[in-house]
Amino acid sequence: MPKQTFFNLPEEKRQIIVDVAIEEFADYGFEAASINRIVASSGIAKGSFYQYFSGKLDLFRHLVDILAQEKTDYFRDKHPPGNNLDTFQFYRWLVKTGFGFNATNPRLVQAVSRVLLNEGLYYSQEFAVYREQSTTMLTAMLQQAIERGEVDPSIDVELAIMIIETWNNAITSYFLKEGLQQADIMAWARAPQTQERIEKMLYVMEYGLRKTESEFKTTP
Amino acid sequence: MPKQTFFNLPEEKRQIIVDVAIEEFADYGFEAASINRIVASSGIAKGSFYQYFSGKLDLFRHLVDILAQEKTDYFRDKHPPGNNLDTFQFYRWLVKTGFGFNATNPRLVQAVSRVLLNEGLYYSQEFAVYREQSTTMLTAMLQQAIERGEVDPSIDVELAIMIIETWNNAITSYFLKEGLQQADIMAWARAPQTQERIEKMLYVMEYGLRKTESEFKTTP
Amino acid sequence: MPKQTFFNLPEEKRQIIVDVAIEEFADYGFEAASINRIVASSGIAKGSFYQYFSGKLDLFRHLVDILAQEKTDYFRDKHPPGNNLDTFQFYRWLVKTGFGFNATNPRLVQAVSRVLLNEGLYYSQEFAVYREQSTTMLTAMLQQAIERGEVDPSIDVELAIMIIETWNNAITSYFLKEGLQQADIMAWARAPQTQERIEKMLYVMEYGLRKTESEFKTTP
Amino acid sequence: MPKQTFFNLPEEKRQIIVDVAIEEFADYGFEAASINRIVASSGIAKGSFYQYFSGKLDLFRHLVDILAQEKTDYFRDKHPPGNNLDTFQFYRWLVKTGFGFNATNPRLVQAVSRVLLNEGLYYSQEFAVYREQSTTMLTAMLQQAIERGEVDPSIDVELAIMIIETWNNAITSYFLKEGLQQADIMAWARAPQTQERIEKMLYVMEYGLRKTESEFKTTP
DNA sequence: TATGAATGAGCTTTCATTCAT
DNA sequence: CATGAATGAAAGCTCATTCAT
Repeated sequence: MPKQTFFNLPEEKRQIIVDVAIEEFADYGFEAASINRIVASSGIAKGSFYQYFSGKLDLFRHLVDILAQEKTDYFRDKHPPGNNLDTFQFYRWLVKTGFGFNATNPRLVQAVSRVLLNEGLYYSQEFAVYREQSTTMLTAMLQQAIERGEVDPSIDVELAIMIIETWNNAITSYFLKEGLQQADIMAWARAPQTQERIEKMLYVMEYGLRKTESEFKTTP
Repeated sequence: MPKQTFFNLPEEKRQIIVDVAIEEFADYGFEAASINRIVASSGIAKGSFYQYFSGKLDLFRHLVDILAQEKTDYFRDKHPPGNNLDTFQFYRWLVKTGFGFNATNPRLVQAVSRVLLNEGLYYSQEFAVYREQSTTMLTAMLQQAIERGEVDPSIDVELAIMIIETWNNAITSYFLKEGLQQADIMAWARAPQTQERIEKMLYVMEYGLRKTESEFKTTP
Repeated sequence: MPKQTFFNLPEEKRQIIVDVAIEEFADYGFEAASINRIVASSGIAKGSFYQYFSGKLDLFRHLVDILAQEKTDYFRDKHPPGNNLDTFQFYRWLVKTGFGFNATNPRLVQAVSRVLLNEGLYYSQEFAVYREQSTTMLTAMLQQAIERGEVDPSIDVELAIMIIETWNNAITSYFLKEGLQQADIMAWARAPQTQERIEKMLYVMEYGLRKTESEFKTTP
Repeated sequence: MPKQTFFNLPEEKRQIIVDVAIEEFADYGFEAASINRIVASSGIAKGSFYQYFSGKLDLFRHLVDILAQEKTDYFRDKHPPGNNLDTFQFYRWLVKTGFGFNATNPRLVQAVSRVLLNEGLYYSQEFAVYREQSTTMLTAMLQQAIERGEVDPSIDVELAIMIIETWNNAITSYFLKEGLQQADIMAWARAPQTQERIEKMLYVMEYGLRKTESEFKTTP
């Protein structure tokens, strides 16, 4: 976590540092990101950086926190279209809304995803807490689906969650890879064809998971 | 490609260098891998390294070539269980055999996967050739499945391949994450529970793809 | 241009670095000059060097700038002996005064001359600006001489300038070769015999150029 | 001097090594020339090189010897146009013939000149012998001119020789700088305009030296 | 609290030369 | 005599971090 000195900074200055850091991590990943470049681009003193953050990891953690916060804020205003959604409808809404969020701040998403998913930090002890959040939510969702009778109760929950996570990451990766070549990421994200592709990917997952017959049960 | 000098080396020495390199790339990825550490661990002079390889990328490419070669050798002895397999049965056999291969040299798989999949080199021009191989094979497989009537002809082929590739990578990732923590990785890979999980993941994909109704067709 | 950090250094430290660099370039030329040796002799850290300069070329450019500045300062106090000098008299004064300047900082002159004249950088894009200065001045001087009737108007101006530049460089080279072997270089430079030799060299050039008959005109 | 092993080599192999070395020194000068590149381009073993030559300097010396030999051979067939040439006519013939020689093997001339003239080795102890040759010849020529009454006997011989050498080097440099940009060096060297420029330069020197009045005499 | 100079280990790569075979 | 692998010093340059002011 950044030191108190960082939060005492004027909003504007703080924003510059964060923006520059986002660009750096998005462009270079964690290992290759350079504090030297960041302080140079931010226009802050080298020493100041170490008065704000304990190091590179601390700065990156801050970006993760920002992403989590922004995502929470974004979702606070959104509501599922109706009360009678089954779990898969709800999940579909969840992913598509998340996709919409990605389009609002693609560079931040890219920076964090690149490091967490691609450099393996996602599974490190360091960020286990973020993963747990996601796992907890998904587990709850799946439990509810089982209670509602939408999913066979004998399902291998742990595996199902892994599958869902895989899909989430795949969709995010898809978004980042394709989207970055677009001049207008936002327009691309909202385009009907993009939406359609996302839907198709979700359907494949849904029908796979719905098929909850003998093969997809826990070993007796 | 390594220089001739490298291939002139005694088998044993060559093996040491390759083994050390595998560990290095597996532990650090491409960017953070250090030639200094590699030569120190290999017990060769720094200058010697550059008589064997033109640089870090050259060394890594060699690992990729080794992996490709070993995979080819491994598959040469394996045969699908029967002649009448449908596409999904064949694909399931393919993935499971590949999974078996991964267990024979997990660190090599990890080294290459980490760099190609996670550092994005997989999509770079440099390794486009490897990706094309895979894509070509999958496309042919899918075309055949369509001709056989196993898959709806109106399917969005490009998307389907992306989904299959996602699954391949997901299964490889699963293997690396879980498998590497096992003391006896071969035993773990052959264990019924492990096999069952792989099968389940494949069934999810299969039933997802089989569902080739209106939602999963190309836009008219 | 050196970075601001360099100019923020205490005068004394800056002087040490410059002096060491002069010795290095004078002794080894540009290519063979070693940053390692420079930082070792200067007593600064390697990293510090790159906080002062962007690289070897940047450091060398700084020496060129210093030379230009010192030369300007030196000439500011000197004045041609009289108002009615003809062009050749003026040029003679110019060269002799320049010669006097060389004696004030012979190693700096040597360092810069060696690199610019001998390693061909003088004709590189990098230092084209310095050469243009000189060329412009000489051209103006020659035009004036033609207007005054001191030089045949049909002269091949471009060639004449090349000849004058050759003489300038030759005299500088002479100075460096002979002068640097003298214990008291200033005394040597001021000695009547030295002055006389310079004068003779200039006369040879002058009478050669004055002879502006048929052979030395532009081709009709 | 190269070792005997070198001269035992088949003519063809020897020629390849020499040709490659010429290109290397012409392109990079002495310091930056790379034995590594030379042996690679020559197709000889690294160790073999050190059985032929004691080192880089030895190889370069061999090029100088070849140049001297080829120049001698070239001049053996040429004869001054008439017996009654005065010294300046003879010198003009000398320079123009030398210029003609340069055009026959420009890369060799460039390689040697670059190192000797530009990297200062010309004035080093190492190559003093070559310089003495030239000096001896010029001194004899000048003595003869004095005896013939073409040059004032009170002339400062040492200075005159320096001037002549300066011109020689200047003309060679001119040849190398301009000529290298020409697609066809030989054609350029033989072009009337080139010849004319050379003549003009020589006239400037000649008329300068002829002017043997009071100013150009040794100090009394 | 802000600053930015200082640091030395580290990076990848090239070098001329040696020497065992 | 030929070979080419081995070598370690040296090259230019970047790094994250410290610390005195």
